[in-house]
Amino acid sequence: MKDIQISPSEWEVMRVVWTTHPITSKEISRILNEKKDWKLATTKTLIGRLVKKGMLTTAQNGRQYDYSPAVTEDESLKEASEHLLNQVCTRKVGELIEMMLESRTLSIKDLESLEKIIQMKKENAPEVVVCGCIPGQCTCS
Amino acid sequence: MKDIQISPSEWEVMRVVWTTHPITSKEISRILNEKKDWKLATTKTLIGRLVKKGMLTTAQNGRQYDYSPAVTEDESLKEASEHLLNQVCTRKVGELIEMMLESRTLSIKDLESLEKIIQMKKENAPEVVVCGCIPGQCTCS
DNA sequence: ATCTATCGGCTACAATTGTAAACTATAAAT
DNA sequence: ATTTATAGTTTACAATTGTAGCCGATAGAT
Repeated sequence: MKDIQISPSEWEVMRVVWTTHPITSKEISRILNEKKDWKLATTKTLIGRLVKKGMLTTAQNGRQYDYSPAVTEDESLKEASEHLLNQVCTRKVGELIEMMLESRTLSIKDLESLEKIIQMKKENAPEVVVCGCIPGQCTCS
Repeated sequence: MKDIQISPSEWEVMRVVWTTHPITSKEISRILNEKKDWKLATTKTLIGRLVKKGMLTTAQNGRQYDYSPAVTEDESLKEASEHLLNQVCTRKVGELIEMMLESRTLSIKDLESLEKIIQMKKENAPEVVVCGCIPGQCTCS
C-alpha cells in the first residue's frame, strides 16, 4: 500500500466512484453538480489526476472511459484517520476520540458496537499510554 | 472563530508553541530539529506564515520575538477532526470512530471516559442516523 | 461523406505548501 | 566605533491544488 495523498476535491470525486462504479466522467460531474459549482472541465481534471495517482482504474468503452476505484473507501478512510491521529500525542488520542464522539449523532447499533470494542480493549488497557513525542511537542514529560 | 487552514508542517510548529510559550524562534527550531531536518530558515518561514494567519501572537523582546499560540490546541484539533468527519457520510461516522479506536492504545481512564459518553448518548440515540449526503455520494439510499 | 457534439488530454494560472537562501537591521562583542 | 552574529523579513522556486479553457480525435447524425 502506498501513501498517496488525495486532496479534498479529489475526495469528493472518489466518494462518487466508491458509491457507483463503473461510472463515466459525465455522470460523476452530474452527481457532483448538486454540491459543487464545478465546470465539467474541473471534474475531468480531478478525474485525470486521480487516474494518474492510481486511485482510479479505467476501462475503455467506445470513445469514453468507465472509471472504478482502485482502493476502497475504508482503506482511504483509514489513511486519513491515521493522519489525524498522528498529529497529536498518543496520550491525547482518547480526548480526540471523545471530541469526535461528542460532536456527532450515532445510532444505537454504532454505540453498542463501540461499547463492545471498548470492553474488549479494557482487558488489556494500560494505566497510562506511552507518549512517543519528542521533548517539547507535548506536555507529557 | 475563523476557519484558517493550517498545513502539516505548520502544525508541527504549533505543537511546539502549544507545549511551551512564550517561546523564541530559535528554541522552536532547536526542538523541531529532533524530528525534522529543517534549516533554521525553514522554521522561520513557517513561523512567519503562522503569524500572518493569526495562529501565533508575538511579543517583542529586544531584537527578537516571543511567540505564543493565538488558538488552543483543542480548538485546532476540533477543527481538524470536523474536517475528517465531514469527509464521510454521517452514517459512516460510527465506523470511522471504530477504526480509530481500534488502531490505538488507550488508557483505562480514556476507555472509561468514552464508555461514559457512550452511555450518555445511548439515552437519546436514534435507531438510524440521518444521512445528509447528496444522492450518489453514499450508499444509504 | 461530412458535420457536429463530445470525450479525454493538454495547457493555464493563481494560491498554498515545503524548503531555503539572501537581505536588512541591530544587539553584543571587541 | 567597528565588526560580527543573529533576528525577523523578503524573495525564490518547485510541487500540489483548485479551477477551468482549449484542442484533437471520433462516434453518431445527416
